[in-house]
Amino acid sequence: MYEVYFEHFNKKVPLTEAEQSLIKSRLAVKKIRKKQYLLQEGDICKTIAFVEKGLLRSYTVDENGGEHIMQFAVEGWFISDLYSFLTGEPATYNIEAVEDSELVMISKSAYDELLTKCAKYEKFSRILITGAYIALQKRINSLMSFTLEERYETFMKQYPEIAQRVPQHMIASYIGLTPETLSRVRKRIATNK
Amino acid sequence: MYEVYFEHFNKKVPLTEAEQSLIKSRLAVKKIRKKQYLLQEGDICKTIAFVEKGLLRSYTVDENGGEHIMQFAVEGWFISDLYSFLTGEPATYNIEAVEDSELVMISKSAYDELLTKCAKYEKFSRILITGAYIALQKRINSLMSFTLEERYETFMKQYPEIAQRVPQHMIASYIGLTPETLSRVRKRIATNK
DNA sequence: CGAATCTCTTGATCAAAATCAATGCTTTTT
DNA sequence: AAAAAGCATTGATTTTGATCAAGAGATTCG
Repeated sequence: MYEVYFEHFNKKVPLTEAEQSLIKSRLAVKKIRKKQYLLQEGDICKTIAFVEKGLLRSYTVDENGGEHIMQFAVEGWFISDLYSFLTGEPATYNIEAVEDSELVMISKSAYDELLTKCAKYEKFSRILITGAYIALQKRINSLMSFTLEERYETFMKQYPEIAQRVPQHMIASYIGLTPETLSRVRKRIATNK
Repeated sequence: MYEVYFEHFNKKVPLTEAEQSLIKSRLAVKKIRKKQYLLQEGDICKTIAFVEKGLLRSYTVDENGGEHIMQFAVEGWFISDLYSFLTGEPATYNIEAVEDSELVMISKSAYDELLTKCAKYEKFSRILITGAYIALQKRINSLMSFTLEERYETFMKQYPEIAQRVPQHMIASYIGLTPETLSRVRKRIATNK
């Protein structure tokens, strides 16, 4: 049930048995079915979810009803509305299961407790968030500097496994364009090869 | 010399005198004049810089020579090419002083040492990077979902002090549009009020 | 001080991407 | 198995923002 989680954890920060049980005792497991919501805009985000199995997305909805995907999370990734989680303010993101998924959940109180009680938990958290930060910088650069073709190809190269598991219009949303435009971009790429 | 740095540090994570001297002994001060580079694309990023005084920007240059600003850093912020810093790969960003600046610098070896020797340094690092991560998510959302007007107004509201210290074309670059377009956006905003 | 460089604005034109609309295919659901 | 919903593509049109070009202040630098 916690295999993927601790496998990742130990890869970044090796744990003793005792540390592992302490952490495990503060976690909870949750199963969620496709199209169900883990979080909806306006609610307070009470947990950080780590994906054991499955695939989720977080997204915002703009004033015209358009969806904009902020993040995909597959096995080994975490997903949350961190701002809401840390501040207790209402969430700006929706989080929805794209596939039936199994999650390892941590509440705010458990999170705070583990951060103070367990130095390795803090280290793991820092490492994860640092990697996520670097990935977001790359994404901003892609949004600002790349052509549509480059944005699409960078995504496909960087996340081939996600590309195979989500519909194309979600890829379009993630890289910031409409489904129609992505379809034409793909056609352009296909013909110029 | 380290006033701003430790003021921020203590605000997030209170330090004892001993901890403070340990950390201070691993830091270095650097002054840099306007228009000078702290880092150039292709070089290895050897340090994380914390801004004591002044203002810097990091940016990429695209294939047409266009500049895209990834980050501004003013007093109390850090700036670096974290990917290059952590991996030793060549930097993708340029970092340039927009004003004469005073920096508190930490090298990779000192960073690694402090992370292992000083739990509070790790905590401070985690808190800083978490805040930076949340800010980047907001920026991506702004790039994907907002109109140009909203992007500009969000920037002005969020960073009024930066807005007063950098030329407009840098704001344009940061929010992902051309100087000409920003000029017209400002005009639209002015006339509709 | 005077020349050069920056900075911002405005106008005209062009190119790119969004939007609107329709169709054929799959996949789900009942 | 039929109906419904979801998905990708294509075409026509419109809108948006980039580009090209010029000029008028500021500011900086020698």
